[in-house]
Amino acid sequence: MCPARSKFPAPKTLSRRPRDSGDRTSDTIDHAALEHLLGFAIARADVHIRAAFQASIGDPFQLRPAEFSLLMLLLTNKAATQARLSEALAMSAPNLTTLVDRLVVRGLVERVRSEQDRRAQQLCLTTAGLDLASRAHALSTTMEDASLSGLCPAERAMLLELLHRVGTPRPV
Amino acid sequence: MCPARSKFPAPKTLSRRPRDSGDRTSDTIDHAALEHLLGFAIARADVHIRAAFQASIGDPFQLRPAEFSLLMLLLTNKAATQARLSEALAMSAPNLTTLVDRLVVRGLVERVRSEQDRRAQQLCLTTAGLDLASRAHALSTTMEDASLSGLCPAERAMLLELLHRVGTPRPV
DNA sequence: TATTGTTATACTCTATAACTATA
DNA sequence: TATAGTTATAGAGTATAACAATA
Repeated sequence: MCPARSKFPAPKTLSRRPRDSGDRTSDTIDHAALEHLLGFAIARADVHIRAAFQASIGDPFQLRPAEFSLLMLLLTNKAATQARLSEALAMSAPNLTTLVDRLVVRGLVERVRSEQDRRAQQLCLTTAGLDLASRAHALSTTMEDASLSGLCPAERAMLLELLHRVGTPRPV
Repeated sequence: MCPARSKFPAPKTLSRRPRDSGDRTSDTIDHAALEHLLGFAIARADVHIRAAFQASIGDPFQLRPAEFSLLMLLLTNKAATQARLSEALAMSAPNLTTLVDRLVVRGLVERVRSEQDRRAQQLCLTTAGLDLASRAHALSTTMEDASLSGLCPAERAMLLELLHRVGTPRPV
């Protein structure tokens, strides 16, 4: 829910017809030359996952994906520093600054100068921020259920595990 | 490799420490409140997959992800219409227009008015476009190997299959 | 010198309204 | 009246340089 993303256009629906000649001018598009790519599969799945987030959290709480991710990290990482959050969110420091600015204006987050290092800004959830983050987190546990309805619990766990291994190369 | 994407910031690396109290001000960020989300797992994996694309195809061929995806679709869908490509790429018609403009300027693609429907523009690869698309496709078959080195062939196939099922809800 | 955070800016991707020409 | 494509424009996400304050 959090790293900086790119833009791989993906189809909403796929034609899964058996392979034919290849030279066609039909009414459906054949994705043969893309289906072997994980990037393509990710892009397609992402369309649905994003829509689920938008409906369950984005619209109701007026939270962007990165804003939601930051609040989630603050739930378990009190007074985390912007530098470390920037790394954890794979977001540049300047872009994190403007994101935090928005949350501060809304009264959800506060910046506190670190005692140990006067350069660092520690981020803390306000009472309102903690309340909103808690409610958003509760909703997040089920928001993807519709998108994952085609998968049994074991498959769902397997998918998360496999993606995690792609996300962390060289598990050693 | 093709649908319009969003922006879920994702961490480059994950801390996987055993759960502790939760209230910490340590040197690593705990992602506990995000790890259950497919959107988060996708965002993380996507960082690596995008980097692989950029290195293997994006930089060498000066192709953006959406441009690459369009060329791949034209390999197996000759004279496809912009309307159908727009749908297949999950890209709005205006945005597809500017994308096609760039490829036309580079001499990779040509627009041909449909005989049956004078409103429609059919896209065709030029000789140069076919050559470039063919070489890009050849490279695409291995570009994700490094990112997927932690998965055996069966796991890789499983990952693609599971993602496909998320990408196409209600397989009936 | 190096690091933390900020400001400013530019570039890309995405989304929408308004228009044309065809159907 | 509806569809295919275009133009124009605005928004959101991302990336980088330059700077101040602190280490």
